[in-house]
Amino acid sequence: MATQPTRADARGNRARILEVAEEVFGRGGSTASTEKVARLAGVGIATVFRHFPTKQMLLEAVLVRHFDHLCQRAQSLAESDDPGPAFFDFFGQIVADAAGKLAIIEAFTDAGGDVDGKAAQGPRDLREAVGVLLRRAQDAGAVRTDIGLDEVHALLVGVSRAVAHIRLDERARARALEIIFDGLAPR
Amino acid sequence: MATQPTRADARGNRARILEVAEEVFGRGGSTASTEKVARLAGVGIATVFRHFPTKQMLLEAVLVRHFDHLCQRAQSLAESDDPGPAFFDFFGQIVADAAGKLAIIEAFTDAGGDVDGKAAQGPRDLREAVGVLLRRAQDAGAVRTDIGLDEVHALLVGVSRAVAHIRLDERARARALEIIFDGLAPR
DNA sequence: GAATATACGGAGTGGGGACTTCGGATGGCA
DNA sequence: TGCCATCCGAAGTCCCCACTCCGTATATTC
Repeated sequence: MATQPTRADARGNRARILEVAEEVFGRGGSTASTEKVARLAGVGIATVFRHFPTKQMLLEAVLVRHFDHLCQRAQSLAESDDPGPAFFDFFGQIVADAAGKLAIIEAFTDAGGDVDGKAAQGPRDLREAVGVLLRRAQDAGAVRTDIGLDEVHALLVGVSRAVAHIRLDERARARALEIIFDGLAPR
Repeated sequence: MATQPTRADARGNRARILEVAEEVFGRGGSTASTEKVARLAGVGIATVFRHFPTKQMLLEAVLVRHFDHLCQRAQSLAESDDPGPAFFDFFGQIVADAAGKLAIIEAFTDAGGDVDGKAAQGPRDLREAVGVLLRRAQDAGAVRTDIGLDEVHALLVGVSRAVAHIRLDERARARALEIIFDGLAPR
């Protein structure tokens, strides 16, 4: 299923479907219909199901793609010279990203849940990358040392969910983040 | 629709349906089927629809009930002599409640959204009650004064959602709360 | 303990959405 | 340019679920 098709048009369609799916499921949650994805991608329903035999597999592929992006960002930030800002930047970026991406966050939330699926690899990798960011920030004295990855993960998911669901203006979001950042600072 | 039926058995069924619905929708989200509610309540599907002509109305009724409970709790805490602990207690209680109550949190999240429905009154009342708790806690010097109801609301929703979705052990949840509480403390 | 309004449940009905089928188009290659 | 494997899309099929119909049961009232 995940193998790249040989013909150019098929490759193009696959890519377009993935792109549109991220948009559609991001806006409407995982209950958005596959047909809508097909229509917006400009292909027939059958084409979607040929590339991704199941709606769940399509969702999985979207998530893998998304987590890849996040991981890359985290890894490049992990090489920063300023571990403190790097950590908080990433935190803020994830939260900013979250707005309107319901389904993706939903899946992110399930990180610890379905540990067996291939989709779970993304969250695990991301978790690890965040762990590196966190450890470096703690070593640099920018984050309190009595907390672990679990707590940070919970906060990350929580704020993301909140932002994705509430009509929150820029200022209020920044304030909420500030509160959490203050809570994360060393005692 | 919301009028109490005249016959005793009907009243009983109505109450049982509401109770079961809170449980079912809390566990399975708002996509759980009405038929399941009927089965677990020990009534026919038609009976559910007689009392609540629409699935949405049933959900609405469940939410109104739930928010009533939360409001009462908040209001009784608002009369406490210790405004600081009262505020943080309520915060913790809501979060503890959240585990497994997906649909209710979903609706809570929409507080600012559908301002017109009757169901929106619950969130508004709750918001107001939380506002009182917050103000009193701030006056007592237990909560920093540079934040408002919006930020608290965002945090409340966020943590609740996170707890409801992540498999989070008791300790990690307490830690995440601790971080937020620290962030809420005066500078 | 009958009469009657009220309430009940099971068997539909209709629509929507995931997934399949199959005849037709088309990119890749000689 | 022509062949053919690959890929495509429109029109289904099937199932699930919200919601309705109607004959039956029972709480209430006298």
